[in-house]
Amino acid sequence: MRTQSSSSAKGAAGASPPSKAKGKGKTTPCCSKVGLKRGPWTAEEDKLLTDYINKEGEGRWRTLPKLAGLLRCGKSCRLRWMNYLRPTVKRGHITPDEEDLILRLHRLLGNRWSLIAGRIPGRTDNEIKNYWNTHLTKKLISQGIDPRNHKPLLVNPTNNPKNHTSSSSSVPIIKPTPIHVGLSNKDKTVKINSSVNVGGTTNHQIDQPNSVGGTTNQTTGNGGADEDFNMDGGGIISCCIGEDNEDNVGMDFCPDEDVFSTFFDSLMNHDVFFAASQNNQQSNHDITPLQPSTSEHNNNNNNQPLNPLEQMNFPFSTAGWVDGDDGDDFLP
DNA sequence: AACTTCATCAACCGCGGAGCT
DNA sequence: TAGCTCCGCGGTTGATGAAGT
Repeated sequence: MRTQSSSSAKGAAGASPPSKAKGKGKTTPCCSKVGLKRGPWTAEEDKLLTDYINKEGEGRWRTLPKLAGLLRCGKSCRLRWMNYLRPTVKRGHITPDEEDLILRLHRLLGNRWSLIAGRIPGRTDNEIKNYWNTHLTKKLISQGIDPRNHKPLLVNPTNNPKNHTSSSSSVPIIKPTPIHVGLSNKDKTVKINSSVNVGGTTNHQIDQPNSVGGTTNQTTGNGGADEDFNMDGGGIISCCIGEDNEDNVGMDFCPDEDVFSTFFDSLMNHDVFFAASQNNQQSNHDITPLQPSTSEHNNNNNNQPLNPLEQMNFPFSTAGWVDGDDGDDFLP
């Protein structure tokens, strides 16, 4: 795709003095060295990289290029491997089921592409991000839905796909999800910035993100975004979702439980969704009213529930803290 | 046929988190 | 504790091919 000439045009930094990353004064030497190749990868480079990783394994990206005989920076090698060369990468069109799942996960997680990709086998964050930006945003907009918060678009004649960039849209910029997830392959951290009372009869206490909250940590063994979360929030997660069903609809929030994985898994199952929402509607009068699903597959059923977090009175959505219409919803 | 516009997606960039010293 | 380094993420760019005029 990208030619050498274009790369040099944009990538003048490659020939510039070592750049300083803003804010932290950090150097990024791997990307600033003169003489490193940029632009599209050749078959020879792909083979060198693949052979090396097959032999030595992933990681140590900084030193990998030199050891593999590549004139690339480690970042570039990692990206090429992760997005293209990995044997688990699935090529081809996004299936309707995958699209549906992307929509659901995006509504839940916002632009957490790596997390979304981690729930869709074989798909990379880059691929999903591209698909979202090129297909799904337009699709949602055509349906009158704001792709950033999955809510109905404001009636505005200037709303069109071209205007839906972060810089030009008339719709306020919304930073998605207060679920602050900092991830590395060594440690996965989830910060639930809220005192959450899920599914119970009492109202949850919502703190503004960054103000207070529980920090939970758990190390996982895998390197993907398919995280296990330790909800040891020191009482942050203070009760259980729904009734104590045995069909996994009622998920207890307990320490060491893979809560988010369960949520994500439940995204795959409409019946579970609906059962959970019905369950909660009976037990919790404060629940946010149902909204139509944005999914193409759910267009025929406007009573299709939202994601389980919303349906279970979990006070966050992709747009921010949402606990109803009492005016204290947090929209950054 | 030539030109313009649009759509796609691989690749790059900057930044922040986390580990190490 | 502070600074450095590495890694990974999300946002963005721009070359390329397709579609339209």
